[in-house]
Amino acid sequence: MRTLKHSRQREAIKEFLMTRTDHPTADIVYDNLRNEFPNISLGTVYRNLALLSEIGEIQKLTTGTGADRFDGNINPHYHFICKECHCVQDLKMDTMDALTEEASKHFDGKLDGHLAYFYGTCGDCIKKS
Amino acid sequence: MRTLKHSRQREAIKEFLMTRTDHPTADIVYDNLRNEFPNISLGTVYRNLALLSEIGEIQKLTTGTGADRFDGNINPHYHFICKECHCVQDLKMDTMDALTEEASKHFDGKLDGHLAYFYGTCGDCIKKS
DNA sequence: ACAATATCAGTAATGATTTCTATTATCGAA
DNA sequence: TTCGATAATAGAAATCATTACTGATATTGT
Repeated sequence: MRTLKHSRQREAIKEFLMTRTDHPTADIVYDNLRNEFPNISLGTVYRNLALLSEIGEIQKLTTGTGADRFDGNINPHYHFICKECHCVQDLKMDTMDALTEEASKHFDGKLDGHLAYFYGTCGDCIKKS
Repeated sequence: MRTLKHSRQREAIKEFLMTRTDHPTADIVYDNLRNEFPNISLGTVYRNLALLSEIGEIQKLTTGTGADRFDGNINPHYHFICKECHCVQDLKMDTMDALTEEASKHFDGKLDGHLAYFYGTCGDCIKKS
């Protein structure tokens, strides 16, 4: 069987994500990890981000523009994507389970959950314009 | 100013999407269009799919696994993605505007709308297992 | 300490999408 | 109906994000 061995790189990747709320890309994680691990490889970052999101310790966000982003916060929540500056923000709502349940009524398979991406203009970009 | 000129290829791409409910990828559109346009270029397909979704005549779906998919149905609806066979199905719900409104209450920018992707196992895959 | 093997760094390869360039098609105006 | 401006094309090359490969290193149970 495949056992999971500890890795300092993987631990550091997860710790880094926990300190951020801006949903960084693999590239940004890589740049920051190089302080602690000057020789870390981008492949290692990608491999561990994929592993961590597979086992549910982080969340992968596919926004549709640019690279995937990663979120260290795995509490259920939605995301907002600004169409001007492309920033990504958390959006807490307590109706998520209800929506999955409602959707299940109209569906003949089995629903496990859902993701939602809200789009619009963020507060900062509104001020600037 | 940039004016839009008619193109038989673009028209055919849109017409093809209207005949399908399975949300094909650019590659699949390309393969099918070659019947009518033996020399059509994949670049042309991508360019027109991007243009059509920019002007709101089709919808682009970024599923997180594999290539983007495209939907000729622009009536508001959600999508379901099967985690077994990766098929994509429409999921009609009449609470979409209400969810955007609800989310707006907790957000300091301006929300235009949202996309949601439900995941789980489709009816066919349940039968097979 | 040793053996088994998961993980690594570094690099090459892949897949999806975009960009570039010279040619062709569209369309309003003459 | 032709002309000129330019949007759109085919085909190919380039880019971007991500994954796979390879030989070396780190981790863990015994």
